[in-house]
Amino acid sequence: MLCHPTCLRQPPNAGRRGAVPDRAMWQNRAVRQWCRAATCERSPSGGDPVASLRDVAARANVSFQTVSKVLNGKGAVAPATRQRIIEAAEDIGYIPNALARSLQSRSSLTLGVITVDFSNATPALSLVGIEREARQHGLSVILSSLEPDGSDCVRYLRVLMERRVDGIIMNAPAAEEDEEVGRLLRAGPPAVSLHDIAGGGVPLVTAEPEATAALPIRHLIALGHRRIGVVTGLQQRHSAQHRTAVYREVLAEHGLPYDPLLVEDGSWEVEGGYAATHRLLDRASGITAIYVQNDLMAVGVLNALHERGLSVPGDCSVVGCDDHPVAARTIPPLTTVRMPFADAGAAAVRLLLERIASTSPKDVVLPVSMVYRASTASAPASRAARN
Amino acid sequence: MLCHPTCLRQPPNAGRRGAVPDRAMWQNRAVRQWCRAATCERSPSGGDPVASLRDVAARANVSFQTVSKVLNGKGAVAPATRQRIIEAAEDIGYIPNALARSLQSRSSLTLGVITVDFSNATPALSLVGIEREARQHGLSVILSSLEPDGSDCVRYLRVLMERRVDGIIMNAPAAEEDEEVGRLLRAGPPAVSLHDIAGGGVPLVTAEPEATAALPIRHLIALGHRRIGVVTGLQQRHSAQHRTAVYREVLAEHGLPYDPLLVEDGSWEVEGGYAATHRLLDRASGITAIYVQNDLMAVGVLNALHERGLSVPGDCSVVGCDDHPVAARTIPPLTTVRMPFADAGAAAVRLLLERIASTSPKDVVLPVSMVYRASTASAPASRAARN
DNA sequence: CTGTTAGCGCATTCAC
DNA sequence: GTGAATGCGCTAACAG
Repeated sequence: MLCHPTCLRQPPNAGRRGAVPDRAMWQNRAVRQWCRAATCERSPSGGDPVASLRDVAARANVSFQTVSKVLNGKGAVAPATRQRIIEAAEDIGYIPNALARSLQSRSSLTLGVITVDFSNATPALSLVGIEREARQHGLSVILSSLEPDGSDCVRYLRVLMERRVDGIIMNAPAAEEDEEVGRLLRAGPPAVSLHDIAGGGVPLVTAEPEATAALPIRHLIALGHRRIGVVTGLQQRHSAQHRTAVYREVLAEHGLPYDPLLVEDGSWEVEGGYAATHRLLDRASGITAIYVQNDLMAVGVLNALHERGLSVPGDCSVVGCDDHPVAARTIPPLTTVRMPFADAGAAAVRLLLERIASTSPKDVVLPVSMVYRASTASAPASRAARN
Repeated sequence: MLCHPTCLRQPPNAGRRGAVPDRAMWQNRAVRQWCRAATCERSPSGGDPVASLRDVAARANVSFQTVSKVLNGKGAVAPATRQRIIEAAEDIGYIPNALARSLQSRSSLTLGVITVDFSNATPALSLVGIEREARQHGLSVILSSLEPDGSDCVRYLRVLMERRVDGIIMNAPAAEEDEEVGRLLRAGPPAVSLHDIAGGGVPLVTAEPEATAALPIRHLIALGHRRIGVVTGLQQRHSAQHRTAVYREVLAEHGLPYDPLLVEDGSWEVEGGYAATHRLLDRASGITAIYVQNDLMAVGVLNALHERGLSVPGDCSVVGCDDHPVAARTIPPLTTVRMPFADAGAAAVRLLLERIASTSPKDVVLPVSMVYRASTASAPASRAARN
């Protein structure tokens, strides 16, 4: 029931192909021949004339509607005719035109994704999850990636609407405050998002926001750390803001003071983490642990610490976030929070399918978990690390 | 002239929108209202009835053909009529149907990409480059990513053909030996590839294959290293094979022997690099440098070396490949070869556009360059590292 | 069982 | 200047 409406007549996960035996038969050969429609004399101007239903019909001496029936396994057709048609389709190298089909069926079997630049592993993982899940439901993915400033999101939304996508998945933190985007997503085709949408009204897939920050902070506090530095992601982003807020709350829960001097923006990037760490240690003393809001920045943090001759975790513990593939082999291997990026992508597709099925589904919250490795240890006896 | 045929009437980089003033005028408002076609009484069964040219026409008291003209800035239309039509389009929230347009124009302004799983940064970078360049040419990207085994590439090709993409970009090393894929790409819609295609006949975009391996090896030899270990990518891949072959050649050029014991498969992954290094050092002695065929594996290599108490570059130098974002902040920062992934993606799109313009264009070869950082140094005086 | 009639939404050609 | 006719390739409903 998670399947796209127009898929419903077919077995799940079969997409559009393979479901109908006849179709499976002819398409294997057909696919090898793109425009070998030699029997197709009508060649409108320049472009490759690709075989159409009519061409198949002509070759099989039937009307093209009958061909349509056979190739879609719909109405009843005489076995002999059916056979002729299938052979004709194979011979001619017929490949159905999804555009025309969509025009008629009012469903493009296509899903639009608007994503933050995915050079970084984490959005890429979500995208991989989306694409895989979509594919398994027989949906194609149209990809639009945003420039860092997140402007022209509205333009891409429009393109997706023009292409009549059946649904939209947003993975664009840069657009989370854009009211116009919010309006469009509420008024346009069904949508779900991996990040907040201004004005709400769009189903969300998130990873336990509280735990994501609370787990690592509690871990550090349990190890005896009292002055915990924070290297944040872009501070405009809700997720970064929220994680920092949770950091404050957990500190408060344990009766620890909040010191704004301990918080620095690392902008999600390796170099940002590196620079933020130096700034942090230059101006604040007594830091024995650093909470880094993603693993990429943590790589920079480890490097900066190393440059300063501080050992990890001896002098300073480090906790990351994401469980990026490199986290397992940094020096030392990074204690971090495992985030379910690929799962979130897949969940988003399923949620979108529910949304398309006209219900107004509930948000999905995915669990996160700690991965304990070697970058964290008890706070050093002397409470002030040398820095 | 690098622009897609159907773009030619419009200024480059304008895509389909913004080129025609009139169009720019009405689409701003129109985009805010998806199915607000309240004036549209015909509601065929269930789906959202979206406003069409006819609806706009009805509201403006003209024929829909005239609306088409105005909205595309084609034929001459009376200013008053034009104005009425534009307002009607705005009011009604008209959004053109790209499917119908493509059906008619025989060009979907769409480009299919078949890519290896892009969880890793390098294929993701190429994809980002492709998407950005495509977008700037007004083309949408349909994304299909392959499972690691690279099977069912043929299936995805077929889907792209059904969707009548204007061209295909392959970034699928896993399919480089697949004859069927080669045949399809030669017979089907215009295609270019970032990796070899079985049987050739498809324009290629590559990064100087010789230099990619020769540069780092020469660097190490110049530093006095004579026993240079190699951690390769998946050895089935042409690129891995070729880099290893070049390694041999450069060795030979310098009169150094080739020792197969010095070569280990790291399968492109962090953990692979880690494991390969341990295997290498367990069985071969005297290694003072390791050539790693990508930076991700190099992270694992550095970790393994560190585990064994070997200092980098004191005991053992390490050279990577790619200039992955983390390479600048590994411990120590990694000397590596900078690969132009994003550029390659962009170049592939431009090459594809040439290819579509019916010429049979030449392959593109992009330059690579060394990035010298701290992981390489002169070979230690005692020729055998302790391991 | 098969072919006919009717669109889907749009662009193009040609009358008026 | 404008609209009527035609067709893109396909699916759906009904007629024969």
